[in-house]
Order: sequence, then C-alpha cells, then structure tokens
Amino acid sequence: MNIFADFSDRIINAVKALELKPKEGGELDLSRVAVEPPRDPSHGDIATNAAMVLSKAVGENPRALGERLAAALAEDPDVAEASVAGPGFVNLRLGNGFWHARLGEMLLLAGDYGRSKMGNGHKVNVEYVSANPTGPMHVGHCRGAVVGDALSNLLAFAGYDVTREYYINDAGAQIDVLGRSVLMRYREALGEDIGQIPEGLYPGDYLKPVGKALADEYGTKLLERPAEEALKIAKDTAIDAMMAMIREDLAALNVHHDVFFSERSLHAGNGGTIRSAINDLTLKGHVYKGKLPPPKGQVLEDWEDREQTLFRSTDVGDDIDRPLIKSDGTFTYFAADVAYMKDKYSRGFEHLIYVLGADHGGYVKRLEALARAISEGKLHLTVLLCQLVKLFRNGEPVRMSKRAGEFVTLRDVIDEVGRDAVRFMMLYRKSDAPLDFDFAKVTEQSKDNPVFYVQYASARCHSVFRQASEQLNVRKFDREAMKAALHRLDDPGEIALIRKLAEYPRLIESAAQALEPHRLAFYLYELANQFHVQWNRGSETDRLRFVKVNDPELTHARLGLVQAVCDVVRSGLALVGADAPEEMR
RNA sequence: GGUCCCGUAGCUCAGUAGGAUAGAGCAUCAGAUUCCUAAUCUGAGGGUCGCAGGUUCGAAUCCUGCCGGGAUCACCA
Repeated sequence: MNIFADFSDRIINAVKALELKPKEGGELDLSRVAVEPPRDPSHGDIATNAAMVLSKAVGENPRALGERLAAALAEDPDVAEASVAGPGFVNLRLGNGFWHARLGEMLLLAGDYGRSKMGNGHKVNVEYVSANPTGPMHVGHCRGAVVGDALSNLLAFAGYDVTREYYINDAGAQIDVLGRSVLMRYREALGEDIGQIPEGLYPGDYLKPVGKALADEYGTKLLERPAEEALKIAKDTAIDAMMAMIREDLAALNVHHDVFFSERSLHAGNGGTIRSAINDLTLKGHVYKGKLPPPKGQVLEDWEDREQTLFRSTDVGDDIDRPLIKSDGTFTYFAADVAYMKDKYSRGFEHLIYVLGADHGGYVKRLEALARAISEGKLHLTVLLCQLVKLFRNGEPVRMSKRAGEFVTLRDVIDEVGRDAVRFMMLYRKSDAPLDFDFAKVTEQSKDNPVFYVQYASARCHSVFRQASEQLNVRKFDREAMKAALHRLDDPGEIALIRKLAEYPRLIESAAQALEPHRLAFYLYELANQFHVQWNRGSETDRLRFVKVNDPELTHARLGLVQAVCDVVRSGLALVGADAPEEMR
C-alpha cells in the first residue's frame, strides 16, 4: 500500500465533508491538493497543503481552514495527532498501530511489496545500448546499459508492459570498414604478412579470431571470390561474431534484451521497408526535395550545396529539416530510423524511450519530430541522455586512446570490480550528470562505499537471523509468527525504520513516473543507513538488540522488521540489477 | 552562431509533482569506543541554491534574459 495515496483519499474525503463552497461558484478544484511526507520527520508522518491550496478559492484564512481540516482528520483512528503548522500545513502523526499494520502487510507481500499497477499494462519500448557491432563494448556503453536496464526493471515493477530493445547498426559504412578489417585478419591468418593495420580500419586484436575462423572455414577460397562477395561474407561473419561477444558482455552485466532489431533487415529487398516508410511520410506531406542551408557559425571548407530528399521536420518541432536520401541516391542513417520507428509504432507501443549517450543530444529533436509525424502526435517519446563516465584509478584519471585501439572494455571493468558494483555505481548519480568512477573506491569494504554499505545491510539482516536461530534454537522464523508479534515494536528507531520501508511503494511510482532509476540507489542507501543505525543502537544499548533470548515474542517482532528490511533491500537491489548477498566475503 | 545538458557546503552530489529552518557522504574540528551481533559510533561548524527579473500565498524547483562549464551541429553511423 502506498500510504500517501491512501491518505490522499482520506484527506480528500475529509475536505469534501467540510462542504466548502467556492466563492466563484462551481466545483472546488482539488487537483492541487498534495499529500506527501514532510521534509522534516519531526513534523509528523503525513503532510498536506490542502488548506493553503484551497483557501483562496473558498475565501478563508489558510490556518483557520487547516484547523477545521485537522479537527476532522483527528477523528481517523489511525491518526494519533493532527496539527496545523507554518503557513497552513496540516501534519498528521500516525499511531504505532498503523505502522504495525503496514509492516504486517509487507511481511505477507514479501518480494511483491512495492509492486504497482500504475503502468496499467501500457506498452513501453525501452531501447538501450545499441552499440555498433564493430568491437567489444567499452566503458562508454556501460552507463546507458545499466540505466536502460534498471529503468526497464523499474517500469515493469510499476506495472508497465516493457519491451527491452537493442538496435543493431549492422548496415552502413562502418560495417564495410569492419568487413575490410576482418579480411586483413583473414589474410594474416593465412600466413600473409599484413604489417600495420592501415589507418581507418579497426586495429583491435579482437578481430583476429574472426579472421582465423574465415581461414578455417574457407581456406584460400575467399581470395578467389569477387571482392564484393568476399566482403559480404566477411561482414556477415564479423557481425555475428561481434554480436555474440556483445551479448556475452551484456550477460556479464546482467543485461538482457527482449528484441535485437537489425538495421540491415530494413535495407533488405532493395530497401523496400525504408522506401515505404518514406512514402508514408510523403503522403502525410512531410517530405520534399531541396537543399539545406550550411550550418551557421561554423566554417566548413568542404561544404557542397546539394539537392537531397528531406524530411520537413521543422513543421513538427525540429530546428532544421533532415536528409532522408543522400545526393547519391542512398538512404541516410536517419531514413532507416524512420522505418524503424514506424515498425515500433505498428507493434503497438504507446511510449518509446531511448537511452542514449550525451553525444547524441543533437539527435533528440529529430526523433521527437519523427514521432509526431508518424503518429500524428499519439506516440509518446522520451530520450534519456546519459552523461560521460570518467574513470579514475586511485584518484588519477585513466587515459584511453581510441585511435590506438586502447580502451577499457566493459569486461575489464566488470572483471575488476564486479558486476554489482558497476551497476550500483552507474545509478548512484542522476543520469544527466557526469559520473566519476574510481576503481579503488567501489571495491572498498567500508561505509564510504555505497555498494558495500547497501549489500552489507542485506548480509547483516541474514546474520541477525543466523544469530537468532542459534540463540533461540529456532530453525526457521515464520512470517505469520513474526507478524503476530509486531505490536511489541515501540522504539522510535524501529518505528522510523518502518516509516522508511513504507516509503518504498511511493518511491517506485515516482521514480517510474520520472524515469529516474537512480532514485532507487539513493533510497537503498538511506534505508541501509537507517538499518545500520538501529543495529548500532542495539550494539550500544542492550535493550534494543534485535535478538532477545529471554523474550521470544519481542525477538519475533524485531525479526519481522529485519525481514522487511531484508525483503526491500533485496527487491530494490534486484531492480538495480545487483545481488543481495547473505554474507559478505 | 544554433541546439541540448549542467551550475546547490571546501570536494562529490541528493533534493521526492512548487512547500515549512535547503539535505547526505567525504574532508575539517570535538568527543566516545579497543568492544564485538560483522567492516566503528555521537556531535559541531560550514550555504547570497551562478546572476538578474517574472509567475505564485510560497521558487533550488516553473518562465525570460544574461554569465560560466560541457556535449553536439549537412553529405557519418
């Protein structure tokens, strides 16, 4: 249960019961009434701005209106105290019994606690990673992969029907380069001395096995085939090999897509799919032949004024019209995107989400324009831009030279710090803010490392249960039995912890709504912190220890609280894509 | 030059749908603890929320304009 949604209903009912009449007549507008946790916990458990929002329309002093509302809400058996504060906030403090009941629900729901129906089964497509199949994934891909994947998890948990999609850029010039690079490696595998890989081709060693595979399969026969045919074979083999490698890297990062969509498939059959998509746009009046003006404020020496087939995207919100067909008659990259988005639309998605690197910022407007043109504004499209990740090793920036083929691969990072640390840290920052990633820090076993701190909370929960089993000689603690004892929880720290747990459903919904999976990571850190604080209080004050050998009922109650913390930490970490360990090693 | 993102404590960043005295971690300072249930604990100081207007009962949050930092800008993908 989202307690804020619940109390929103109760508060609206209380407001209606006051039978307020707007001065201007008509219905009272309740849409601006907010029910939320107060900034400062000392104010209470629930706060509403209702009196302030309504006072003007009703023509009543906000504090006086607040007093009336507070008096009405004080009648609610779950409300221990209702007061008016500041400019007219109504603060509610809820009784312990209310919190015990919430905790009881959490124990029964277990892993489903926090799951929401907010999405109502709406079909959402999340496209992320979409790295070119020209080499292994490098760290630059990492953030988008994690953000996209965690976002997908989050949306699914919030009740959306999510499809995770990867667009394979397996057409175009860079794939020709890949094919030629592989042919070099092929000749090398046949024993030829190829010397240095020429400028402009991919120099990485990872293509050597592909060349060898070609040599093993074809021997020298490929050399005798027409160049075009050999290149095609090399490209096909290379794309398959690269995608296999990328899928392995993704699996190592716990990222799994539902659909891998091939750009090449759109070009198949002489580009029929793309042609028909462009025709569709043409019929809707969005296409013309013309010339683009040269970019302003930028000196281009080789600018050539050419006529192209253009998408009149300026009609639908873009800054400049976009080429669909180049002057040589071939399709632009964007032309394939037209067909691709049309395909997504025809598959029934209502919302398309693209997780892209910040360097693709310039692409956002044309995608938005395209969505409008294709669907007459029905298709909702959001682009999430992920800023750069800067790597550090002991405070020193890690240098990479892409030209020399030296880059830190995704696999390198996972192997060094572990999948969970990578995933958590990629979410421990708003995605539109740059992120510093220090190898040393994320493997540190201390409070300073949020990954460790959150996972340790999970381990500590299990540790408490192990201790309890031993001391009370109980093999397994039953959830019902724990639930039955919850009335024994009355320590302010315990109640505060329940309150934190009670925020989880609202957090899920608001993070999903805002498409901000990083909020999960921050919430988990806060929850872990509060749990550790309570544990430490027990460490200092014997009375507050979770396990009390001579009071099995109280122990059951406190274990119920620990169990709920354990469940939520596990649930949240699962959405992040990390494990909730039972012990730290 | 256009467009997009960012600007919050010394540093790194949160800030939940416009709410109350703007928060956390690190660092600094002052205490506690050498114990153990498992990887220390408690407290303090520190802010013109880049600047200036505007909307609002109320703005770090929304709008406009500037300043500063980054990304990007046809015929690539």
